[in-house]
Amino acid sequence: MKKTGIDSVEIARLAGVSRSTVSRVINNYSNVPPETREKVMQVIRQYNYVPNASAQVLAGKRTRTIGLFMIEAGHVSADILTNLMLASIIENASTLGYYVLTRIIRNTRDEDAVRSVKEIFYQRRIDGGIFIGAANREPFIEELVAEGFMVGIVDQELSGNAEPNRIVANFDNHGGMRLAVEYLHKLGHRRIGVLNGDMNRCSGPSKYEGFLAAMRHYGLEIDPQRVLPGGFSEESGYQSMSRFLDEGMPLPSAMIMANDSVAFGAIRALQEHGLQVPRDLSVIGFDDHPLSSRTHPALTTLKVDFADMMGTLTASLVRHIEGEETGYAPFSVRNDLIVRDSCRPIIFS
Amino acid sequence: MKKTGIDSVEIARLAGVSRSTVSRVINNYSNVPPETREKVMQVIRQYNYVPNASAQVLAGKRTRTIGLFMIEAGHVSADILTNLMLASIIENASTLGYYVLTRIIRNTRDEDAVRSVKEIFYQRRIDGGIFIGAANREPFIEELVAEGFMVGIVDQELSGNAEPNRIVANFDNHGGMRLAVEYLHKLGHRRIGVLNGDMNRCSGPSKYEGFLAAMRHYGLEIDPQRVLPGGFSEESGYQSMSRFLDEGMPLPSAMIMANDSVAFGAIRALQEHGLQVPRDLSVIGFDDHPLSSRTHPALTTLKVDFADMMGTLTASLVRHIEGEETGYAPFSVRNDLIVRDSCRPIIFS
DNA sequence: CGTTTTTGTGAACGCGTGTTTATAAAGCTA
DNA sequence: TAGCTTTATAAACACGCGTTCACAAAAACG
Repeated sequence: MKKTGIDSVEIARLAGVSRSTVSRVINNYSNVPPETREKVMQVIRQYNYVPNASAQVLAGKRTRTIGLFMIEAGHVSADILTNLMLASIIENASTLGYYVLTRIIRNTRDEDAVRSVKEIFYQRRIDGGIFIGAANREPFIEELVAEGFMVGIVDQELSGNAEPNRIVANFDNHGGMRLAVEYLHKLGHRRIGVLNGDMNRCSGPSKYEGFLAAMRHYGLEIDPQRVLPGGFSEESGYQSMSRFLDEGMPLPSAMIMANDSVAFGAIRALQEHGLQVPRDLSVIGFDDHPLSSRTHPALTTLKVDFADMMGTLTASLVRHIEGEETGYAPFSVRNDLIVRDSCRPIIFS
Repeated sequence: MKKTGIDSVEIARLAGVSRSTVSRVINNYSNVPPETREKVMQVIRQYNYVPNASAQVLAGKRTRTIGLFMIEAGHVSADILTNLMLASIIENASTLGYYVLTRIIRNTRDEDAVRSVKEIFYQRRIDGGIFIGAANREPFIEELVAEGFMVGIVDQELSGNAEPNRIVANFDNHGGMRLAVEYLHKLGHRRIGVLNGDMNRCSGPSKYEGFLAAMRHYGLEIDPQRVLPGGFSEESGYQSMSRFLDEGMPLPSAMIMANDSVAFGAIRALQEHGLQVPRDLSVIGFDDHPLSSRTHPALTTLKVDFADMMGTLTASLVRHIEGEETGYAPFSVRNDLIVRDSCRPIIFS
């Protein structure tokens, strides 16, 4: 690796001014006359001079870098949705003049991995961080928040009052469930079940509660036998549905899945048991996974605009870092019902 | 954002030694007696001290950060393979104690975007960078290499002699094409076509040449009518195949696609024309896209181990950065034929 | 023209850490 | 014990840049 390039003292010498003046030119100070500025800019352009980032940061500037931490037990890498979010964060940050340091944490019980993430903050490599896939109140994240680091988190339980340094972006799971149940109800479904997500992640309980509330709202009976445990992965959907079918439980007429991946898994299990969607079971997913429009049957789902969500979160984080925003009210993103082919109407006879 | 935390002078004071000694302890110098070392470590642990990265870098250390630049005209974000590579790079770098700064470049003709990428190097935010999806001899990358920055590039044409600071990882397209043609030939196919990739990317011409060589090797006729232009996206595969079919060209018995995405698109076009794979056309793809095992028909393809490839590239880049490796011989990764359901044997009558 | 205000700029300090150099203390040799 | 080598540590400098401060020159004012 080549040695460090030209520096500001050299630029100053070449332009016949002091280093202070060079700095003033670069940082757009007002008290430098146009001709001097131009003279300096000339030299800067000529020598392709770019200030050393480390030196700038050390001298009191921000790093203009945010950390992006993708937490998962396994297949974040293969998860298209996570990558959609990643791309959105990177591009939005870039637009705002920020850099993104990305890290994958396979397992939050891996102490080395967690320490390594904390060190990124303590080393001041970043001005703030975004966490995706974190469990509710992940201790090490709470520690970082308490230490005063600026953090954005997706999908976190709220404590009622806003907490400093903690920006949370949530899904409107209640609204989504309401739409799902409303739609199924309108189609004539009465025996509606749910395949829950990971109860350690905020959206798990949140979706379940939303489901209960929506069912009550439409005066529908909530049969515990139609409430399946699960996770947020395709595999968990497959497992859970397989077990359910193996036990010979009576099938509801419709079922709402924790998300689309879960729905894919569940549908695969159904097919392996000779059951068809939506003939034998109507299915609604969550997220609008890119594949949902291309599966057979195409999946009816509650779409989330992940790119928009991450754009908003990134922008908010940056504003907080730059001191332009001071509030910490959480925000949540709408679910939109996308009707495809995985639900059928019930004909009363 | 909170102010900077405790620093080494404070640690020195608390441990009753000089700052130099603290530094020696941290950097594992040998000339510090065990008791002094322990005393200092005690204080460091107690106050959770972590050295400031910017200061370390400024004082001559490496940034321990590599840049990851994903170049694409459009949908990198949705491209599962790119994300597979990304994950592999991040995790391998992390294992080696390196951080990854990620950036997406939608369009290399966007001068601002390109300048912004170059600045990341000139600002010394990174010790080196990896480029994915770059065209052959992308000028701004060549400039960076010429400037002495350490760069890893995927899929680049070789100049014969190794070039300093330029580590290239290639696909064994010739070997892959050989396997594909061999397999089709064994199945009895004689009229074999190819749907080419983007000719600006190294793999485009490379695959085409590999195809020609393999066909010649098996003594098969190369009919220009069976050579379709294309790109590396599903959309381009769809377009190219649609146009081909619309023109009423006679179908070969088998066709090799630039990659699996292209194959998906081409198959979709075939289906829309009432044609079935492999009944009416046998198809082989490249890459072994995660979806290839799940489509109908499941796609026969030439698998590339992207995770391994990126792991090797990342490790090599890091070794070069740390001066442990000095050679610049390119390496390429094998293709493995994965037989699935998209090719059928030809029965001679 | 003397005085005050404004404008322009360089010197100096600080950011936090690595490393070299000098020095003091301790250990060793004869 | 005198003289020399080794060991331990602190002081000092360097890294590259932002920013404050002081000061000089120029402009405005009376």
